[in-house]
Amino acid sequence: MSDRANIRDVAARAGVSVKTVSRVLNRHPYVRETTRQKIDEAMRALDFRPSIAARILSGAKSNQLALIYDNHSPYYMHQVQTGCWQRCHEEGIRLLAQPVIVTDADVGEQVRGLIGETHVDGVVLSSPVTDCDPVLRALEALGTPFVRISPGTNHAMSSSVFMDDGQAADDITTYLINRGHRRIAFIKGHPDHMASDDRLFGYRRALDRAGIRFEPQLIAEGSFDFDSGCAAAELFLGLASPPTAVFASNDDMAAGVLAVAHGRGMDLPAELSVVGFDDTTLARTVWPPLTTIHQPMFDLAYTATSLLLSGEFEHRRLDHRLVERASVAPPRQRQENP
Amino acid sequence: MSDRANIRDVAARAGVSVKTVSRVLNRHPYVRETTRQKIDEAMRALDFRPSIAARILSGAKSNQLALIYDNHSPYYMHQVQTGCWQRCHEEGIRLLAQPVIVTDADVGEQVRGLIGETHVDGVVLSSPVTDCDPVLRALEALGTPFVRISPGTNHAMSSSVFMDDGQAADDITTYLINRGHRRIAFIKGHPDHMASDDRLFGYRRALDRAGIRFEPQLIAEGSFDFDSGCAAAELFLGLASPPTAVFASNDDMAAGVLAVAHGRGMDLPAELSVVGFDDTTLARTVWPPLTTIHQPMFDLAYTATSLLLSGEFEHRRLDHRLVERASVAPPRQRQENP
DNA sequence: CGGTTTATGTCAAGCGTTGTCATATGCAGG
DNA sequence: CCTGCATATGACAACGCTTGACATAAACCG
Repeated sequence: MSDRANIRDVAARAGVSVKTVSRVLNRHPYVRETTRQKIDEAMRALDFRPSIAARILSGAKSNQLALIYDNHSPYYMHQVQTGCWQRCHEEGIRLLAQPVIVTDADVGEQVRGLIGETHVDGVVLSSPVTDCDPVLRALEALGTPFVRISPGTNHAMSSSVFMDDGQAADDITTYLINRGHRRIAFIKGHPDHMASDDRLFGYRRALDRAGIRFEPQLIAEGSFDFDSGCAAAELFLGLASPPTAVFASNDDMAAGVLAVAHGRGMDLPAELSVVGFDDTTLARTVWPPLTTIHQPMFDLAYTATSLLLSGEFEHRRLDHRLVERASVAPPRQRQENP
Repeated sequence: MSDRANIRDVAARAGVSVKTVSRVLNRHPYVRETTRQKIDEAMRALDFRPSIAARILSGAKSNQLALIYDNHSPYYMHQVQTGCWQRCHEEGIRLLAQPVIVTDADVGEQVRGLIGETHVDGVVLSSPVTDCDPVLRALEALGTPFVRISPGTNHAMSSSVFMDDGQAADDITTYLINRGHRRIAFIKGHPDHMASDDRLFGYRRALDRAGIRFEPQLIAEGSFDFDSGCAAAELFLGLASPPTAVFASNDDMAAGVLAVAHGRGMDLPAELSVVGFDDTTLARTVWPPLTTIHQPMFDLAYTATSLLLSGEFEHRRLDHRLVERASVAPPRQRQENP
């Protein structure tokens, strides 16, 4: 194949100077419409692609953004990736999706490497990287603009997009209470995620408001995955007086609860109500389909990317929504022990 | 914020020429050990990162690979991404994950853009992009090396990594037959995926071998998603004489079947056996957990990346595995209609 | 008609790296 | 001791684009 066309070829073909081509490439004002068209045409005819490399090198913006994440739930990450990607696509910007492990000793190092090598113009951080100190420090030191999705700390540090996890947890707990439940168990999220605490807080607040005593034995540790949901369920269902409802702080763990309950031959949701959090595809996929909190992950990511692109400093809250499906029923009258 | 150190700074600090620094960067032989150490030290002291952009521009390899995919199942894509990423990480290579839509009129265009702008050294294609003509043509025209994961056609075109979809489908169908099933329904996969045909073929071959007549009404169209699984299930369960088992050609659709059956209050797996394909996390998450074919998606991706890196031309088959869980039981004796 | 705004061009420098070619040293074989 | 080869290092141009400083020309305004 013939070599790639460069900006000079385009200029020659359009009968203008290189400088003018550069002007249209960079959307300068002061280019006549007819000229712009001639150049566009030449670019198309030659299948010209400005080399990002050359651009970066000459000090211009790279037109690349990075999304840094630590993938736990595939569904969550898929949504977040798609949201960022969508926004970038609209803008003709390339997105580098970069997985990291927040607990790695050299996360900071990796991020420095990413920025130093690729010269991205900005970075989107998704939880829990949002609260990963080494990463934050690296970004600050490099002076790279970044936006965070649902950060838990250091809010002054960057723009962010978030939802009200506490309120959402309160909402769904209240929903359970309104359906008649009083013994509501809670499965905590992964301690690395700041949102985990907020959700616990919302749960407790709803209980308080309803005058229901908080029982520590109805709280279980979790780590946002299926297995930890199963473990918690075993715990709860083994209790002398088990809960009538379980609020798992994400859908994966809720699915675990469902599985364990099914395994014990329980009639769901009659014998046990279960709610989740996130509204991933999983929520529709399990049986009974989960009543859960819809977290607008796509929108969160999309909006974060917009914010990054605009350069404005802002904290934007997005609304959550309680999605009713079929995993909640009124508590069955307690059977007295035989 | 001091500016980034460049190769000249390193050279100055180490008291050598720029070229020598470049040599150690590229692991050339012919650099004295003591010199290498001096330079390493200088690089560390200055926190030096070679700019990919400059490298590309000067005509060297970019040390970047692209993964092009059309995401249907989030879980599938997560595995594939992780597999590629893992291999790249080991090699210190950057991976650009690029979603596309195979049915877009300008996929070819997008791929040309990707290559032209980023100068990636090679590309991994995951199904169904593996059989997307415009993409294939673009890659050939550009002379970019690529490797495909489970391609359906044009095998001579590139190296590839795959599993035997036909045999796997045969295996799991046979498994059902051995458990006593004779009326086994099949839900087809998305027509864009070549593997869909192979799976249907394997199903039919197993039936044939067992001397079971193929019944067209036990075949339903599907598109690899939950909803199409539901639709197919409705169809099957509405039949005058419904199947005793359903083989869905992926787990998402199998989950759909499960949901519909649950919705009808059926006792699973006693009244209906269901098997899937892929062994995504979903398979463990639903109830009853799915007996399915484990498709080694991570390994497929990892191996594909290795092949791309090595530059060898090869077609490598990876083994599948039948994973027994709890979604299959012997068929219940047919109840006579009342 | 003079002054401004708009539109385009020329030229040179620079971005950070690698390839080519040249040079210098060390060492073995004759 | 000289030749030849392997080893080790350097000088310099080139990659494709942007940018800034200037220059010039046409179009517009009052």
